[in-house]
Amino acid sequence: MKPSNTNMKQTILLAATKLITENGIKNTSLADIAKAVGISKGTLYYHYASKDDIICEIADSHLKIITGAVLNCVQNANTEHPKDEIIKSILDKISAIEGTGRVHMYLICEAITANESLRERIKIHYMDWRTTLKDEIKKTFHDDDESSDALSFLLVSIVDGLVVQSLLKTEKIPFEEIATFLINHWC
Amino acid sequence: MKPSNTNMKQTILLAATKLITENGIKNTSLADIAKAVGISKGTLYYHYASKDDIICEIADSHLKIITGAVLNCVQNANTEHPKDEIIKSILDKISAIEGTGRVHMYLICEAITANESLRERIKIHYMDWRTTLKDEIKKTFHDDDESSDALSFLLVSIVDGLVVQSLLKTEKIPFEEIATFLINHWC
Amino acid sequence: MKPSNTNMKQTILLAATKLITENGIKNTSLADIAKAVGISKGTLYYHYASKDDIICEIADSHLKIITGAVLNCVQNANTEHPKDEIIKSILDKISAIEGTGRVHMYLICEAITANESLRERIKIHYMDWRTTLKDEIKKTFHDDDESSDALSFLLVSIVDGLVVQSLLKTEKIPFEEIATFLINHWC
Amino acid sequence: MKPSNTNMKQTILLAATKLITENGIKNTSLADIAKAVGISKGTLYYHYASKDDIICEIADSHLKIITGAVLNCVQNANTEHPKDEIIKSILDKISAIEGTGRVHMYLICEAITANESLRERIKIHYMDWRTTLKDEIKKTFHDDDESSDALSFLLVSIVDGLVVQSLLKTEKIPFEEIATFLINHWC
DNA sequence: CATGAATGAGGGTTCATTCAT
DNA sequence: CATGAATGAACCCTCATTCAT
Repeated sequence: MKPSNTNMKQTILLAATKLITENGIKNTSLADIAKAVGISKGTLYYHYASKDDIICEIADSHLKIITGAVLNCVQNANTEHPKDEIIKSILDKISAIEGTGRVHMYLICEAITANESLRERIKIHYMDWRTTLKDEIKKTFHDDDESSDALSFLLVSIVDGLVVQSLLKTEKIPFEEIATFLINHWC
Repeated sequence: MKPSNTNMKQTILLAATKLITENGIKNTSLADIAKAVGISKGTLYYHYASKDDIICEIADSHLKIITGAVLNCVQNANTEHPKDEIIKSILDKISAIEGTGRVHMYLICEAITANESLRERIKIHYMDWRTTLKDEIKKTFHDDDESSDALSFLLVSIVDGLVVQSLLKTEKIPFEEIATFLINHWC
Repeated sequence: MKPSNTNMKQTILLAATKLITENGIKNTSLADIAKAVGISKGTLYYHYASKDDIICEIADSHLKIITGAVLNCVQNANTEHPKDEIIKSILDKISAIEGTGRVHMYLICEAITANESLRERIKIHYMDWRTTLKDEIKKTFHDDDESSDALSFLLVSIVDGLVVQSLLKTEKIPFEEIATFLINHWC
Repeated sequence: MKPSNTNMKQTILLAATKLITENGIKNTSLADIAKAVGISKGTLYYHYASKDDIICEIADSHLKIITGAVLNCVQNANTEHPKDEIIKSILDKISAIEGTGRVHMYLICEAITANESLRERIKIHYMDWRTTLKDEIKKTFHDDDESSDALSFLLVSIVDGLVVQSLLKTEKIPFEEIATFLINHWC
């Protein structure tokens, strides 16, 4: 049985994500993707209207995942030391993202550089992500509005910033110490 | 005296930086740069061996500048409330970087994606930058080694992360509140 | 009774004519036509063997219509001043054809360029058209054979030529003055 | 000695004109032109910015030629029977244009269909052509303004219309009789 | 009857790079 | 030193056509 239409779209998306993760957006051609899937370029265009279309779907999928992950972290932290856990699990995530982090950076660069509609989409997800975080912080820790706001911006920034450093492989990032430091000062 | 070799190289570098800041690396062609400088592509190749060569020099120049700026921030903070000042002046920098921030992101993306030797160079600068920060923190605030380390990673991350958000123009970043929050919790 | 085969062919033809009128032959894809009709490309191929096939049928239909129109003009002119009326009604037609004129030009270009069998078909209709015109001229005005011949060629040319100018929208065509001029010199 | 830059542009233009005359605009690819000249597609783009650019230059060149030709006809007719001569020489031109006529039709179709700036250019040349004709008619034959206007429109139309018929090769066009007819009725 | 899926050849265009002059 | 000219590979995209279901 051949893969259904939906399956084919999924297959293409997976292959595209993999290639882009490895080589970046500009260094991944539609020919590469088609070859990886084992179809012709024409077929690619049957399923997606353009390269931008593919990138947008990757962005959607990627940003939904990280929004979900963050939300998950925060919501599962209803124990005695919730902040500890949040910080630890976020840092755990970062230290394990290699692949996801790369796509993340590529999408951001693409959004900044070239693709108006992609920027719109990423923007929305980003705001969604941060707002979710802020609301949960406020609800869980009874912080005032301004503090929650500041903290949410900081957490998002720290994630992005650590992703950058981890991708550059500058040096081994001391996630343990960072976690300890954050817990000591924020909890 | 004719405009020296060095001058021409500088002129090219400035024009290239400007164009890349505006349009990104992949969207800036050597033809664009040559036209902006008012020379031919051939002449460009006389001064620089390749596009990558130009990008590497831009990266060098850019990273030297920001390393210097950060060092400056930290060293001039020998007053009564040094941490306050550091944090404030770093955030001031971020909120005003527009152009610098863009090149920064483009260079990082390029380094991650394609350019092995660029990655090496950026790596070195990043480590330099962070180590400087850490040493100053340790010296100035008498923090222990692990804390200084963690804090330096965090500060660098926050800078990069806020740059990302500011470039995406997701929402107005509340630099004031963020500064207050950081000062309250770290000082 | 289900919509008959003939009906579907008609529907397709109408949609295709509309699209080609608006965008030209090369700029109208079979996908466009299929979408306009609300069927799949596969179905299109069930009804017509090829794109050329569709174009030929459009040409047939279009040329039948204008031949009929011209014939009508000439035959209804059995009054006191027949030539006046013919000229006026032909120019009226031209000044109102916008759409028809476009298809006309597109078909002619296509015929000249690429489509051997289309050229044959258009050729036949053109000869039919001109001969009809000539015979009517001869019969109605008792002109000699050579004059009728020349005049029929001229009339056909003037139609095509004015269509060209009207489509190029070069300037407002003074149909009134042209009619007057023709009437003064030919009647 | 290699052909100079100007020569190369001319060479390209000639080859392009030839191919387009034979096969039409849409059926002439840049690859075809490059191959005909014996250069790479890249080189083509070194000399011309786009396919449209090439077409526009062909249009310029073509329309300048026919405007000049018509002007020439009219101006050289300062003898006893000027109208006779004008009509005869115009018809002579038409009966001999085969190649020129094809480009003419292709350019017009292209202008109508697709190319805004090409349409502008052709428009201007067309108006130039007709106005020139009108002025000469008025000056030479002392016709009133409205008549000159009408006649100029008619002459241009007849040219375009006869070109169409001659390209369709419908039947042998009786240029002699047409000339006679026109002379009898207009002179 | 009708379709969704696939194709492959070809389209125009871009660009880093080379090199004779 | 400087350049204009040339290149060729790669890029994204279009589309008439085919065919199993």
